[in-house]
Amino acid sequence: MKMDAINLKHTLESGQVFLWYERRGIYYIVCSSNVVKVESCNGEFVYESRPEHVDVERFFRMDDDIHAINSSIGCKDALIAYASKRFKGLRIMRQDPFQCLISFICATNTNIARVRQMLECICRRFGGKIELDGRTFHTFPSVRALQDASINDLAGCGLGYRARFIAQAVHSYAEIDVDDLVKGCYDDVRDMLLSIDGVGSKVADCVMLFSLEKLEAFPIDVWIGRVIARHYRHIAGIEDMAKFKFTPQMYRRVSSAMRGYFGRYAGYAQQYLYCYARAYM
DNA sequence: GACCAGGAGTTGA
DNA sequence: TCAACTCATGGT
Repeated sequence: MKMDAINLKHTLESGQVFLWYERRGIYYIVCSSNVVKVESCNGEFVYESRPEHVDVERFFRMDDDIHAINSSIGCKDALIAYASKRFKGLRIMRQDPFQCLISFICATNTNIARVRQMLECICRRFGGKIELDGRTFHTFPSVRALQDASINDLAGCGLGYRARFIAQAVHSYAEIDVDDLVKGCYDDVRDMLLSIDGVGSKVADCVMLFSLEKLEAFPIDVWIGRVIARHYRHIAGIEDMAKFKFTPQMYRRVSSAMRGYFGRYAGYAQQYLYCYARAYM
């Protein structure tokens, strides 16, 4: 399959997914209980997965009309026009909701390198094991496997105070019908996610964008906060951004304003801007 | 040793 | 409703 429309480096290094490994241009990605192997070979998108079949094209959201998305958001202003060209080929991925939820609870108040360490440890202790290309991969544990883990077990993975949140979130997730999360509208799903302990506005937006089909979700972390403070104050409707800290209400207002500005694909805009901020700010 | 990192919960006014 | 505080941890 042609893959001129997808850039693996931009996609995987954009902080949306944490459990991936690159070796000589080949990417191995932990996708729930499987490992997906992907590479760009002479402009072709080559992939396989173990131990089960993974719909890799679905995983990379190749069903998205990326040209329509880019023209929809790219016309809004010069910055997003630049960022969407600079990071051309960046795709939002369709992750497993459980793995995504746990990942972004781990991602609170820490950096990507450490999130990766935490998740790798969780996989080593509670996940499965897969051999591929002479290398061992530990896959992401099932809901059941993490339900059996104690807070102390989890804390042993360097989660810190997050161990308690993860333990509670695992049990909350087990009670939820994921179909409701996929099919529900943004506001309803947001409220459902916010009822999970350890999930605030930002984590809810990430989970919705990266695993629950809500491409309008616009997560605001410190990097996106900087972009807004510098380039989108007029959109966000905030005069004094000297102290850029969000109360829940403020987050809601600003995120909503950004969704209104960029439209139904605001999540893609957010991801381009995140990469821009990481590279240049 | 302070500061930062894809934040969220609790508390007191 | 909101600011201030606290929560673990590792890198810089």
